[in-house]
Amino acid sequence: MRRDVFQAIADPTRRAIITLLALQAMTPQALAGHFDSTRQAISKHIKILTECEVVTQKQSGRENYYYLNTERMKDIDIWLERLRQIWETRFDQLDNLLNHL
Amino acid sequence: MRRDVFQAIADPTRRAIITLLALQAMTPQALAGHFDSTRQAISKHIKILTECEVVTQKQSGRENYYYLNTERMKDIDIWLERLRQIWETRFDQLDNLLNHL
DNA sequence: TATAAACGCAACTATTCGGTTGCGCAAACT
DNA sequence: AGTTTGCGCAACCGAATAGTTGCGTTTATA
Repeated sequence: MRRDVFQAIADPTRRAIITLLALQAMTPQALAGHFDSTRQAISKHIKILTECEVVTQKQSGRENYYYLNTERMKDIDIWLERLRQIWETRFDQLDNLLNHL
Repeated sequence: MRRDVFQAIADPTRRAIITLLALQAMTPQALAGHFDSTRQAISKHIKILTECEVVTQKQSGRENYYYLNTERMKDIDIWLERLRQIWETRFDQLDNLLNHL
């Protein structure tokens, strides 16, 4: 099963979880309180986010706190930036072509 | 069926298509040449990309050229920026808290 | 005019996804 | 000690995904 940041942010619920965790670390239960679905459903999303290394975990007694790893979010930035460069270079190439004519 | 940019970039093949189209507009056939899968499979991805408005279409005779709509890519930037602000504000709030002590 | 090329669309298939319910276990109250 | 709480894990289910093959249609070419 391939897991990456892009898959992590594909689901709207997962994006909401990421946003909540950006605000503060939370337990699955606390997170589930913000959604209509069950705790187990949220835990499944958390599992995916953990596999993508978007989220890290820290146990405290019987409670399990999840933290957002903002570092992983940079992967998206990197991809976007690379795409932007290709896109811009394309126009440069067109400029060069036009200058030659 | 919900369609947005985030779903568009979730699939690695689709990201590759986006990258290729960033370089230059192409036909489904030309795109398929860069992959192992069939033209129909690529066309399916293109259909999804079109529904997400990531790609626009222009027919020329019997050939169908697809163009990247970079505007849609900004939606990702916007989401990332909003997340980054929440993340940074969080530390500001922590600073405020510490200053109060 | 016959043939080949480029394409979209439909049907089918296996796998993954997002969700549910129902456990069992360990930590924390009472 | 007994009960409640928080959690992960497994089984199950319907829907969506990503891919295939097989058409029909339109446009170009011989």
